[in-house]
Amino acid sequence: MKYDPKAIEPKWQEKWEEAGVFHASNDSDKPKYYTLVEFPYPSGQGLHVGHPRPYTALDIVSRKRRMQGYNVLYPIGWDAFGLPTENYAIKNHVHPAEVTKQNIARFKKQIQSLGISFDWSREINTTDPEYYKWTQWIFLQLLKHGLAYKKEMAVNWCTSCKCVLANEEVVNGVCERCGSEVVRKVKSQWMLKITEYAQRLIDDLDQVDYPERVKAQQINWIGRSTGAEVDFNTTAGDKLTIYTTRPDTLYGATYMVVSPEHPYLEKWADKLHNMEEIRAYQAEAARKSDFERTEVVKEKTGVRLDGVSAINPLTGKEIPIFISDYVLVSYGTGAIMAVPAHDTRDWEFAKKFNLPIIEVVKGGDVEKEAFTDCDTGIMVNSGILDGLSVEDAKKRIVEYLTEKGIGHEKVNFKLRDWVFSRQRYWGEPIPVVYCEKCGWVPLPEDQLPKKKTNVKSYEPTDNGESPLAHMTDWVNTTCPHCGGPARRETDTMPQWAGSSWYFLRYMDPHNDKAPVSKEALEYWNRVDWYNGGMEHTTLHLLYSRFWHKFLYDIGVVPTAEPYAKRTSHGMILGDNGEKMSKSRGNVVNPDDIVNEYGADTMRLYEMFIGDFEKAAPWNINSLRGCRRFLDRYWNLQEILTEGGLRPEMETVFHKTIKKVTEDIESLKFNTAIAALMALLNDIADKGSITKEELKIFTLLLNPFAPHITEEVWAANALGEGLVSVAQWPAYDEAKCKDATVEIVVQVNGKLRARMQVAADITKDDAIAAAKADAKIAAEIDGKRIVKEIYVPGKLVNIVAK
RNA sequence: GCCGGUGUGAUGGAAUUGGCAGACGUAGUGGACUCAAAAUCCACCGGUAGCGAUACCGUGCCGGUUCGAGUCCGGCCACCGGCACCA
Repeated sequence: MKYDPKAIEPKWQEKWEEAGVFHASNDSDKPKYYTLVEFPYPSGQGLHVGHPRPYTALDIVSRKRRMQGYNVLYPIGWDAFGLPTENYAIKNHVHPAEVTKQNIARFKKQIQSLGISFDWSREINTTDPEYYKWTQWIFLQLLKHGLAYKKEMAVNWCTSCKCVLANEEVVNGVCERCGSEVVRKVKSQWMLKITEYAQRLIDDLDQVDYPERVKAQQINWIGRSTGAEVDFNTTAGDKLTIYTTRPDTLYGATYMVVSPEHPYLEKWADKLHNMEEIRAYQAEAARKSDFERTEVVKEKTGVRLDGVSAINPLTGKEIPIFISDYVLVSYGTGAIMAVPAHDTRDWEFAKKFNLPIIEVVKGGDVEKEAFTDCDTGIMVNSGILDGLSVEDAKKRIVEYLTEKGIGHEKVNFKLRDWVFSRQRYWGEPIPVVYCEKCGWVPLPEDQLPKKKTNVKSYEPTDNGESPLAHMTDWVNTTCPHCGGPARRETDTMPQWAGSSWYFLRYMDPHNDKAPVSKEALEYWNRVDWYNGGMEHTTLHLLYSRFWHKFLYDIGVVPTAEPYAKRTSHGMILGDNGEKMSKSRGNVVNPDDIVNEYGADTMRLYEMFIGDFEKAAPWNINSLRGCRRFLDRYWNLQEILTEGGLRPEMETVFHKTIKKVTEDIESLKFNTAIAALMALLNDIADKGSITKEELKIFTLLLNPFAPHITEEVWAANALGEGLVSVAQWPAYDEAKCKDATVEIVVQVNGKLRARMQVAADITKDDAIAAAKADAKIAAEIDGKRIVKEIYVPGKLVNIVAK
């Protein structure tokens, strides 16, 4: 009989589901293990060949762990709120919920055809009111604890989505999702105080096992810096506070710069003689997008304030104040002291505006360029700091400023609070109402979920209001607090809301009393292994860590960190090495591969394609090679004989069990498969395989190719029940070693001979054997032996002169 | 500019962390089977020289440490990812 995946794969998928073998139990004596992959956004395009890579990888881990006796939770669901669905709904005049339903049905069928061992009884959907009720509940807790607030501010506005974006969603000045221009718009927005957790989001990375690149990216994004805040007196009679990381260079501050949005400009308006010019500059800056404003190559611009200047607190000298858009209102105090001698930007500005450049750290040529290297220099022209190293000067000056009450040490972060409002329909409604009398009032928890009304048009509006704003029946309500008239918040939450806690819901997906029960949390604790894309490092991964820490603080969850271990898969590229896309015409549809070669081949290939964490180009020939391997495995049934593990096969089997067992845990699926291929080659050379050997092979191959192995297991009565729940084979360390080994003999580090020796040969015997070799003897003849090295089981090296 | 990563045959990639460079797969070449092809099976498959055993060279480049370096150290180069007028 020929191997025909189409005939066997659906059959086993049904059997697994019928028997519920992949359903996790919340009440088990077995050790628990929680594996998680990022749940997909069910787009209209259907599954992409990129999706199965992480799904299969953690499926292999999950299947192996189950066979090793763990109670494994490996769930899946749908992150289904989002703009593409809404846009599709608008275009085709269907309700987004209907589109979502269809997309999920398709995704589910496709994923199930791959034989991933998800626990489908725990499937969740972020757009289900029974789910988002709890997303809204968490928002209310944030509100209650002062971590959600409404603020009028300049925000990122995507001109195409007609919607506000979080800082994390703006990439290179354009919308992360659609690539359209992002402009600044002043709007009243709900914000979440992620900044309150900035330090802990850095510190607690020590507690988790994440790839170095993920940690580095998050730390970078949070952007902690240590410096000082210093007060400068002004001629207007007030104090202008600045933030600097180089307080040591204070003597070199020859002017100051405030951002165009700095509030003092209004305060000083009647003292400033060139207010018209200043206002024109402000207007110009406001008009610019973030992208334009932050272009590095751009020449510095600015306007000097005519009428107000500042006093350098150390030199007592009067120095001018400028406004310039190279100073950002959102960082530090929105004002800086400029030290042109030791800051590149200040230097450029000073050169352009002809301002004095005073060297305070020796070591460079400040007339040619700013000297910014702070490791090596010695302080000069700096009064009390003269002669100190930069490091010492920093300490000394902070002490001095603190003593005098004109400054103090200060830590700053680049991280901004999370802009949480979206002017769209297809998202969780923000559960608050606005009452003229009481202000913003949260909905009582028993009124959740606040479902959305069906609107006639989901079209977003140019004036920046949510489509819901037109639904007066829905919007007009009464205040839960005073009973007076009130309006509902019409903005919805961003897509990242539902995914910020979904991993908790899997532990207890049908609970209608709480997001997740205490008992379930106590049992599952946290995710043991979470795999997801690098693109979520400063989005979903950071947001969900923030929410989790908040839930920890209010006693909802038992751990400060949601994920014990994080790994990241590489992208699957087109066969031309470029990213797969419709426009490039290099898209591979997983359905076609499953149809033509089978799910097991698809799975095996995606794991064999290369280093799991790196991008890899699709190659159809390599996929055929994986199919060939499965065919050859299938054909082992033709040379099957009765019997146990033959003595001459013992070592290679034990070695392979060890290799596969270890490689799965360290994400080295490609070499685990290579080991199985090598073992198959060995068996083929022998010309026969015993039942026990086929059993071990089948167990090892099962996590990678679950369908074919079930079929072979059943057809040859290799064991009881399903192989998917059989016991993982054990290896004996002692049996992983060959009795004789080949060692190489080097003379002066160059390979000169090979020899077969007993594995436990002594150093002296090995060296004697090496010298007995005719070739070696000739090599060292007449030379003085300087040194003899023996590396057990590997080599002998004779150093001779 | 800052942070992180990568560089190995024609090709995807291995190399137990300092010990046989190129496992396994693909492509290619030769052969078997076949009327023929596909499929399958067998052999070869880094470069140079040689009929050959063999010798020399070879892991981006230059240098160092070491009996021994793809692996460690110093200095470069190239590419990829992230951040970026963050004071």
